[in-house]
Amino acid sequence: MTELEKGPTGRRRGRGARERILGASRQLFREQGINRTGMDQLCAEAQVSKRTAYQHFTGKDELVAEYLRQFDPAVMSGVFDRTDLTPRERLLAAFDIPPTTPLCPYIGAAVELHDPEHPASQYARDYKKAVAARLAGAAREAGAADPEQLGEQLALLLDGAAARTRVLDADAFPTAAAVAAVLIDSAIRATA
Amino acid sequence: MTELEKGPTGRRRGRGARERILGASRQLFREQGINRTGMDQLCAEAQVSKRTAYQHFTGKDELVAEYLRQFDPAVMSGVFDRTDLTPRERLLAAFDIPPTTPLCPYIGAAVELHDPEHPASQYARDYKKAVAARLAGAAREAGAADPEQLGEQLALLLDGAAARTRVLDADAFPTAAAVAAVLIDSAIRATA
DNA sequence: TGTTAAGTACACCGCCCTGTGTGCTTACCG
DNA sequence: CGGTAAGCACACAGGGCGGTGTACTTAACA
Repeated sequence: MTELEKGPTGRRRGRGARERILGASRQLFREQGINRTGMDQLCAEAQVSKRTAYQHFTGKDELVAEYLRQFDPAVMSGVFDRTDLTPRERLLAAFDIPPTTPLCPYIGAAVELHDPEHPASQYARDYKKAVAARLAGAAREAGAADPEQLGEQLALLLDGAAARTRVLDADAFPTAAAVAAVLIDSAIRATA
Repeated sequence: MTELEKGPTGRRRGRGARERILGASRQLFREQGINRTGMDQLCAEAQVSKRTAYQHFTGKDELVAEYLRQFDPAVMSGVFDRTDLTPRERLLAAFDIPPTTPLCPYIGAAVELHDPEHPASQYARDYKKAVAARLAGAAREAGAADPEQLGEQLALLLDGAAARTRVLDADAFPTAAAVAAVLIDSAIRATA
């Protein structure tokens, strides 16, 4: 057992524990939730010793916070930079997420942790505000009458779709997109 | 300690344990969440012995399910029966919930339990569908073009406001109500 | 070659959780 | 009065949890 598998760099498989831990977090926190995933199971899945995990993260709380920070869904990363779309299409593209995408871990973390002071809860707030701000920016480009308001409204639709999909186990994003279309057209029409 | 306080019926305070348990559930599950509320604490708060609790409910799971069944927010109970309002006002009244109201325990339970097969999760689904159906019914009375669609859309707005309020710790229901007004007017205008 | 950083293996601690077992007390009701 | 249903007090089992201590191994690097 001395000869372990080696990675592309020729280094021992053990190296890069932090990334494996975060990878296992993404998988297990999504599949089982945060509270129902123990550190033992998480470390086993990541093929990392528990000791190592607690040298990279001071505790589970910090790991959860970092897990949220790492998570960057398509909403924030690519959608708003697509110049091939009109501003209106860009706003609607935020609702066009593949069904396999894990459902809003920010809401999940805030509900599961149930502590507004928890670092992960604070980051969840920051993230939600950032999304609303981005939507407002795109709304401004699209020529909306009140971009801030429209951004907040669209953000609420995204959260509603996420929550409803989670509870009902049925994709609610098409419904949200339909509402978004009505809102956007209404807001743009108001300026014309 | 033999002379315990007596209730209005003259019966011993010990009687009616089930109601006290459910009352404590409503309080503690809301304040601390389900997973973070232990049966020990819950029984202490309800002034009920643990043994009694487990004679009324086979386990915490059943208690959680019953807690959800008991919870009947204003959305379902009174709003739709108010004949003093126009159908349109009735639809909007669903969004006019007092800020002190505990925030959608159904979403909370579904997220916290993280098990679609859990009795409470199943009831949460049923409840969400029932709300959408009621909204659709009111939408029909209001003369909406597609009542089912409008009902689903309004239900999504309610869930979005609940989720967003929980994460951001800021009342999102006014925003949802504003969107609802646009949707309703748009749906009614389509029929005229 | 020797040092050091990174990781491993594994036992272990204390805590809290759900759930039970046992024996006792009280109130109601025929 | 006596029986019975409801409840109480309390200890305890069994397990999972987050987190730590200790001693060892490996790979990179100077």
